[in-house]
Parts: sequence; C-alpha cells; structure tokens
Amino acid sequence: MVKKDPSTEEKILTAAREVFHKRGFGGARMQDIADTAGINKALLHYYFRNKENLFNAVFTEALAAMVGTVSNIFMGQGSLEEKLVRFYDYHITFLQQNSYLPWFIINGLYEKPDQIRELMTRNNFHPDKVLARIVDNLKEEGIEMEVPLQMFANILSLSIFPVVARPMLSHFFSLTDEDMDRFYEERKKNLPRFIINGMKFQNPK
Amino acid sequence: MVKKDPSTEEKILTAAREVFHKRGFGGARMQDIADTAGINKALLHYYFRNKENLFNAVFTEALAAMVGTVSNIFMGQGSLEEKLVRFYDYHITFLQQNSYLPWFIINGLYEKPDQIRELMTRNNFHPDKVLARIVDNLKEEGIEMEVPLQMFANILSLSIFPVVARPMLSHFFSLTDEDMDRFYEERKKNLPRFIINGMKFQNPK
DNA sequence: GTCTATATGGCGATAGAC
DNA sequence: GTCTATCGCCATATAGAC
Repeated sequence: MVKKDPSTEEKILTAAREVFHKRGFGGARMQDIADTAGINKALLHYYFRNKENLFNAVFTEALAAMVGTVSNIFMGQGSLEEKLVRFYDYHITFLQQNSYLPWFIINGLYEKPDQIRELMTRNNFHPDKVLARIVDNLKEEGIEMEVPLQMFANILSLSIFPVVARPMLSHFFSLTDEDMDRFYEERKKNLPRFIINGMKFQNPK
Repeated sequence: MVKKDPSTEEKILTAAREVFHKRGFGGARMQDIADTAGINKALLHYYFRNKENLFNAVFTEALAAMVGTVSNIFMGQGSLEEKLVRFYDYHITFLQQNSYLPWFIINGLYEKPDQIRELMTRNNFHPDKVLARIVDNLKEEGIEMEVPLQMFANILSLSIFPVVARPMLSHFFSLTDEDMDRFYEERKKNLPRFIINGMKFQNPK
C-alpha cells in the first residue's frame, strides 16, 4: 500500500499540532506553523480563516480522541486494576504529545464552559457515569468507597500533573529527556498498584 | 499603626503579580499592568526597564513561595506521615489562595526555560535536596525507595492538580463552592495515609 | 517621578498576480 | 490552490515636557 502524499490541510494540521503543543496558543506563530508545514502564511489563512479556527481544529480533535478512549476504557469490562493499567498506558502517552490540552480544558471551562461541555457530551463523555462505573467496579471487588470523588481526582492528578509539569521536574532535578521518558514509563507500571493499594488500606473492612 | 501609602514600586509589583499570574508572560500586557496599578505605561519602564525584568521579579518571588512552602516542612523533623499531614494541611490551603501560582510557574518554565535555570541557581533553590531528605526519612522508617522521584511527583500531583483543576471538577460533577471546600478538607485528611499505604505495598520488604 | 506623544517592530490578516 | 507583497494593528519601548 502506497502512502499518499499528505494533503495540504493535513500538513497544516500536523504542523499546527506540533507548534501549538510547544508554544501554547499565545506563543505559537503563524509563520512557525507555515514553515513547519513547508508552505507560506497566506495559505494557512486560506484553509483556516484565522488562528483561532486553526487552534480549535487541533484542540477539538485531540479532546475528542482523549475523551472517547478514556470513556471506553472505564465503561468496558475488566477489573479496576486492569482498567487502570490500560488507562495510564494510553493517557500518559497521549498527554506527552498533548500537554497543553489539560490547561486549555481547565481554562476553557472558565471562559467558554458551554462549548467544552457540548464537545464532551457529543463525544459521549459523562464523568459522573465513568465515576459510577468505577465505584461499581470496586463494589464487585469488595471495596466500598466513602468518597468516590477523591478517587477520581487522585487518578487524574497522578497522570496529568507530572506530564504537564515536565519542565518543572526536569529543571528541578536536572533530568535529561531520556530520564524523563523512563520516568513516565515507570509511572505507567507503578500507578495502578499504587492507587489500588492506597485505597484498600483506607477502607480496611 | 497607620498604613503607609504603598510606594509606586510596590503598586507596580502588586499589579504585575496579578496580571502575570493570570496570563503568563506572553499573555500579560504592560497596559493591563499599568491600569491595574493606576499609573501609566511609561512609568513601568521607568521602574523596571522592560517587561522581562518585571517578569523576573514576579517569577522569582513566586518560585520562592512555592519551593519555600514545600521545603520548610520536609526539611524539618518528624516521621514522613507527620510531615505529610502538615504538608497537605498547609499546602492545599496555600494553593486555594494562590491557585494561579502553579500554572504560572510551569508556564514560565515553558516560555523561558534558560532564564529560569539561571534564576534558580542564583537564588539558591535546591529541590533535589528536599527529595534527598524525604528519602532519608523513609530509610529511617525502614522503607527503601527505588525511585524517589516517583514519590515526590505523586505527593505534589495530589495536592496541586485538584486545586488547579477546580473548575473542571466542579463542572464535571456540578458541585457548589461549599462542596468543593469540603472536598479539599477531606483531602487534607486522607492523602497522607493514601500515600504511605500505596508506597508500603510497592516496597513490601 | 510622572505624564503625553511617538517611534519601532512584530504578527495576524488580506489583496491580488499566477 | 499557492505564491509575493503589503496593510493595519497592537504591544513594547523611548523622547521629552512638566
């Protein structure tokens, strides 16, 4: 199977993903995106009228992918630990390539909550249902939760924060890129047990 | 005791803090800072030659506050669990009052990585020593850590992320302000045990 | 020290030829 | 669809009166 030459639109989107990811919305330069895509600035505006549209395209695509996958993992079958393994494996990798996303979700909820909420429901993401599913999961495994929300916050914190805070950690501890990559691989392996065990202890019955 | 009229420099710094914390370096506008301080743009440049200098002043201060709150507690005496209790009690409260700070620091490191490394050494920040202290602590308690960095990342993630992501959590689960406040109080109580237990299991010797 | 007015440069966006 | 050239704005920064 021959790989078709990527269309200009695809080239733009790929470039935009890369530049927005590195610099954020404000820091990204249309000129940079054009250069990375190997075209000129004017063409960007021909395809996506302005910077905001281009960002929204990239943002929506990423959000949809993430939300869909996460939902599938937790709503499906299997023990909680199995699900956590699959979740961290997917989510940490995904975040490494989209580390600006959490910030834009959080910030977007301040500025345009409806748009984001709409996007989430359109992609069939219902955090309350995911949480309910996790609680059911635990019940089947003989663990009763007092405050499920805490568990949900813990699960997300442990994957999102260390990836978003990558520059902070690597600066603080003078870590190379390879160090950081190993660090994230370690996390994927350790976090599921860490969570399950921490929780078991808190509900010792 | 009479409160002296704040000097112009203090007014500028207060305003700069507010604007930079919310918008980061790239997003902040000198005009905004001037307006907030109740002066005009030219005066900003009179006091701090340029935007970069002003930013550095604010950033150094923020970094010091953040690192200070963390290291003071962990560098002192006591068992790890005691320290964790004190840490979360203090840190989560601190973050609730300074919820922009973590984003500001992380974002600052994205925007100007080189400059910040220089700032850190100049101001004698050594997070690696804090971590070494935690590891010593654990050794005294008979717990050997394979990858201390993981633990450090976990400790910080669990306090910082849920505060920064407050709008996300409250949107997802339709929580009131009172709900959220209770949520954070719960965390202060639960997190120390959660961490200690999760960790013990991972190092079962 | 504090102001008004202005210079300077960069970036998003558009016009228009091909 | 793709390019070159250029506009117009806005943000930082400076000049210079008071």
